[in-house]
Amino acid sequence: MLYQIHFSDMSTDKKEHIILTAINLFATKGFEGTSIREIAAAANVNLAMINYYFGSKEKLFESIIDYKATYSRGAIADLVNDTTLSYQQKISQIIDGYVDRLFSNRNFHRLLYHELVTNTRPELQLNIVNNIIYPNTRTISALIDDGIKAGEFNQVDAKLTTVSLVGTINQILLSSGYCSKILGNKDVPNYDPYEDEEVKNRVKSHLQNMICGYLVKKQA
Amino acid sequence: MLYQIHFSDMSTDKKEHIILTAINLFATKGFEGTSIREIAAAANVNLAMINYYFGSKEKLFESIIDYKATYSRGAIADLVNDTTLSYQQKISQIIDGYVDRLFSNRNFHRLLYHELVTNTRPELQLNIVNNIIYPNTRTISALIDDGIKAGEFNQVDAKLTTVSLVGTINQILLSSGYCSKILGNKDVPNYDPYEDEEVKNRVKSHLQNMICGYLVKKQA
Amino acid sequence: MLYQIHFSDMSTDKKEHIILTAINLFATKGFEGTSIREIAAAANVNLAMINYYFGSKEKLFESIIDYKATYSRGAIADLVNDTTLSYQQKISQIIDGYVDRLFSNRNFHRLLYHELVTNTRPELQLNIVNNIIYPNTRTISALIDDGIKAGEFNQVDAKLTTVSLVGTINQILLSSGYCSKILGNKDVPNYDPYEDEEVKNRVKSHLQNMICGYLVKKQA
Amino acid sequence: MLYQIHFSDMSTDKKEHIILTAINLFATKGFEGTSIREIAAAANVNLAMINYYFGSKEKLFESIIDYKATYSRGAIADLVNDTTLSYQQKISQIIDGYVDRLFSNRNFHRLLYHELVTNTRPELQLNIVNNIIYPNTRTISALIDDGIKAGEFNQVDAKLTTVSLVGTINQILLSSGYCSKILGNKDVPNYDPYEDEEVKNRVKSHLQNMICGYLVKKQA
DNA sequence: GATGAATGAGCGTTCATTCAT
DNA sequence: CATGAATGAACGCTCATTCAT
Repeated sequence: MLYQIHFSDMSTDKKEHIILTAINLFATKGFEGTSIREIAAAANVNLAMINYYFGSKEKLFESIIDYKATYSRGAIADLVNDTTLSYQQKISQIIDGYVDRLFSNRNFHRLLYHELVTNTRPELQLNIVNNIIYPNTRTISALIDDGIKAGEFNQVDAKLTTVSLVGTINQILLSSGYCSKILGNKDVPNYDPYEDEEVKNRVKSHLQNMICGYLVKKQA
Repeated sequence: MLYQIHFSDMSTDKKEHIILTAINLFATKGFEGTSIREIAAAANVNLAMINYYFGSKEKLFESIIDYKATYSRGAIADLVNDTTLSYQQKISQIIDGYVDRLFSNRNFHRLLYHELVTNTRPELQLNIVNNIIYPNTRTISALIDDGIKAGEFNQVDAKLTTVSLVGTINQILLSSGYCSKILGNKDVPNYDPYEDEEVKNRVKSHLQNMICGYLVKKQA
Repeated sequence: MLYQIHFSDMSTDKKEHIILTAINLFATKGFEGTSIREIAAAANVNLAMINYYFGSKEKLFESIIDYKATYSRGAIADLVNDTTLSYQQKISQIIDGYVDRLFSNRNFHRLLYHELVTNTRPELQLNIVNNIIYPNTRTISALIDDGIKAGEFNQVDAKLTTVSLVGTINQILLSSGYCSKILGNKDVPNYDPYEDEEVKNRVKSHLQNMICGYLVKKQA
Repeated sequence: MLYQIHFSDMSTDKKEHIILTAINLFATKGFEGTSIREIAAAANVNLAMINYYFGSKEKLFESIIDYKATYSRGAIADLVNDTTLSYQQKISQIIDGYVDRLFSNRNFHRLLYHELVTNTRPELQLNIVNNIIYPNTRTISALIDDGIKAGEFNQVDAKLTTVSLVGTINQILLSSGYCSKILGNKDVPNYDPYEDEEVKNRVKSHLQNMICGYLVKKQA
């Protein structure tokens, strides 16, 4: 019995280890550009184990989606239901939290968008949109709509405002080369702009100013 | 003589035909996910012709970049130099033009971002960023900076405002499934949101409101 | 347990089987003229197995070299150190042994010379010369030099005398058509001169006479 | 009429130019290892011209054989019929002439032996053996036989003695790496042993000593 | 559960050759 | 005569996957 548990734990750890390795490789080199041989080598497991565990390369990808989907839910929802905050405060906190989350999960995030851009596997796309991307968008845009109804926000296009919020962050996360080129490369060897707090703060404050400025009614 | 011209045209047409076919396939399935056999079949040319014309799959990709790069230059620049327009008017026209251009070149655009997200071939990334993406970003953000200096615009982060503009459009162009889900799928068979003028106008007016509202000083 | 051993043997056998098959094909059609598909078909193994076992066609070739190199060492060296023999006796035995060895390894030998004549892959050439061809040549010519110093042999060009020894055998082994034409084709269907003991003995006795006659001092 | 001659001359020159270019490439990289694209590029002619002129790659090869075969006949024959020379003098001159000729035609010679070693195209092999290689061998060995009959030479195996003569030179011409390794590389950048007169003379005098010593009767 | 061996399909590329002009 | 364009076959190699143990 102990054996089984021990084994199962090892197996879970191994699966997780493979998933985490695969996320980085997929995010970096794309789904088609990454071979399961590479994943096996990087994760230091036998090549056949990946198919053994996940069934196929395709299903490994889906496992990644599932793994992260369950992991990243509910963060925004809690905040929305907090009644002690004004709508502006809520949006403000959402922006900060969102930037933080997307920056630290940027590899997984890239992988998601990689899959979205790619038109193959439409069921998987649907899954991603419905279960991961759309829920957050809907929650935020619903909050904006509520703020509008409550008279605190201007009559804006809530959906597209949310799209602008997410789109700005995604645009920044696209490629470190692009990001550095735009925001200014620092004289640091192997500079990674996504690990630079200044960059993150600059994005946060830009979004705060632009989005909140757009939403919140100006007093006469 | 006429024959020769006709022949030469055929050859150019064929190259262009291959390029246009490849853009769609690359945009849909990614660079690694598209085989030159697929491209050859889709373009109805012999497999070996692709290497004959372009040298390699890699160089075909670069040819696409070059083909579109020369094609899409200068559109914004002309507008910027027009002295009869206010900064607000310029930005406003840029937004409309940008949405139109990115919507109609969405496949090529997707291909670019596909390549940016994917980290392989860093020299090509650099080429894309430097020659295609950055120039537009720089022109727009320079215009914003000029508007700030002229006192017509607020003191905003010009770079990131430009990023928000581009990022919003890209976010919409990511996937038709996502776009439909967000903006509302119409009851049309094989509905393509990117061919829907309403969608385009909605994006335009959102960006007009948000970006211009953010930039232009409010009168007391 | 027996199973495992059996399995392991099969795998070694398979590698060896591929190598032996490849030697004949390479020797007959040359390295470039032989495709790994042909080798796979002739050896009755899956095409991909060759790369699985050897890594590449190039490395298969090197494996052949290594396989035979280890196999064919030390034959001459032992003889040289035998103190009970006169130099003439040593040379005499070397000639007989050399003819035997080259005749029975003629395919591998042809392959070596095929590679030497062809100038591609210079590192491999160096490897062949340094590790296979040169050692034998050096051993023999050193023996001749010793015979000279000992006063038993005439003052000849030891290196070139060795070259004549090897060159004569190689010239005979060049092509069975040439060999038959020179030494007389027998009225035997599918006659292979290299399997004809008479031919071998004729070569041996010619070399004995010529080389030994050249080396050994005539008594007054 | 003049046009035709002019053209025909140009065409002959071009054919010859292609042949000479091809000899070097084939000799260096082998028949299979050389593409007609390379030959076309090196000879600075259109790719299609080679098939146009020679019909196929195979036939180009045969054209080379024919071209050189007609070119290199009769050199030895004249000498044999000279009645003012002793047999020893004739053999001695043949050795010198043979070394000179093979050294300066080493590329073509290599190509011949490349083809002999390779077992494909048996009719071509027959052609080479019958028309190029055998005639010389026969002439020389017939001379030796005559010398034996005349009582000037020892009763040797005339055929194999001729083989030793040719085989020694071929062994030296095999590869410049091998040759340098055996005969001592000089401290000259891009040293080509085959252009070194010392090497040639050393080979000549070795063969003179060994072959003539073997053939010519010792006086009591 | 874990793994080396094996498979068949497909990859990007290059080949010798032929065609249309 | 000469040539760019085109072709179909084959190249070496790697892929995701399966199998036997």
